[in-house]
Amino acid sequence: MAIRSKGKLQLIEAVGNLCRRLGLPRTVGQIYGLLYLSHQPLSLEEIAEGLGISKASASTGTRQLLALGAAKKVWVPGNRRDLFEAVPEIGALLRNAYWEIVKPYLDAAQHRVEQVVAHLEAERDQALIGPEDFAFCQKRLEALARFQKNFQSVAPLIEKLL
Amino acid sequence: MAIRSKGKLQLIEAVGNLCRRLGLPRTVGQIYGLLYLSHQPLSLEEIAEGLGISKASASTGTRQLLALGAAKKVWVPGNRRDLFEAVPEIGALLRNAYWEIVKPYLDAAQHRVEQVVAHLEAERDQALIGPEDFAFCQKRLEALARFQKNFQSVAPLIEKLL
DNA sequence: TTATTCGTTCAATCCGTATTGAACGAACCG
DNA sequence: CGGTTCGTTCAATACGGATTGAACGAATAA
Repeated sequence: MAIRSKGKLQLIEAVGNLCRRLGLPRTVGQIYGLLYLSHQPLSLEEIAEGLGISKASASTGTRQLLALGAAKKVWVPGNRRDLFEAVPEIGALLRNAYWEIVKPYLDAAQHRVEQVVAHLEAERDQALIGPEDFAFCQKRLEALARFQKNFQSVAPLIEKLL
Repeated sequence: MAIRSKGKLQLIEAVGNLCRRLGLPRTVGQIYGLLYLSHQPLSLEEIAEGLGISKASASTGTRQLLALGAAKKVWVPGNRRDLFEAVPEIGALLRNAYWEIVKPYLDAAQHRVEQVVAHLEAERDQALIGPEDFAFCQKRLEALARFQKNFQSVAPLIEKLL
């Protein structure tokens, strides 16, 4: 049955909007919100019914939550269905998200900046860009790399605090 | 003229993608990338031409950058056009973004959770939700509020480190 | 075996929002 | 004053990605 409680709906909507801001599908957040406030694990059909979304959305949404470590399948004896429950430790979720998503992204970004510098050096040698133009870009890119490095060094510290 | 340097284009594209991830229009990031690597301020038309976007996009994009404090107008004597240059201090930008965007959002979220609790209490009193269901939700919401509070207290610390 | 009940997949659709072209007003120029 | 050169605005469009319905395979049940 669809959710009746207006209070629960408010939270579900809020989590959905938060996820949208973070670049995740809104339904993913809604499912997490639903599970977060449910003291028994829910099946795909209950999720779909409760949120008024299709079973397909519920399937893909739960899969994403599993991948993020934000939900887990629980097995109940004598029940053929997959049942899901929320992982309620938000801090742990963020910590995991940092290592799984943010950190690799930062590493890639660092590498990309170095590539750009190399590219510009080559273009300077081929006189495709002026030397003073190159010097300016180099200065900016070095500052950028410096910031990235500093950011990478404080990030684990931040991660500890959550 | 359109950008020739492949190196510059790589960085512009990367910043564009980063902004897209953060929920900002890609063009905003592209404009910032362009300005970040340009040692003279650029006009709307130069931006539009350089990135291959419309003047309208350049106009709205620069306005957003100004609002974010990520660019500023500079005035050059004897030039009727608005000229833009990047604010290159990334750390300061993030710090500003925290106070202008993240902090208000967190405050609103805190308040919203309290509202949800109040709502649920009312619904329990009206027997719209079972008492054990309410107790579970209350427990979860308290944990959530606790996390938010903790997060709010460490956030300024994080902000200092950048 | 056949019939159900699940969960997943994927092409088609839908939806939000970024982007644009055209129209407009303001500031300058002749 | 007209006539340009700007920047902005806004309705229309284009686009990317979320969502769905239908088809499918696997697993159970009968």
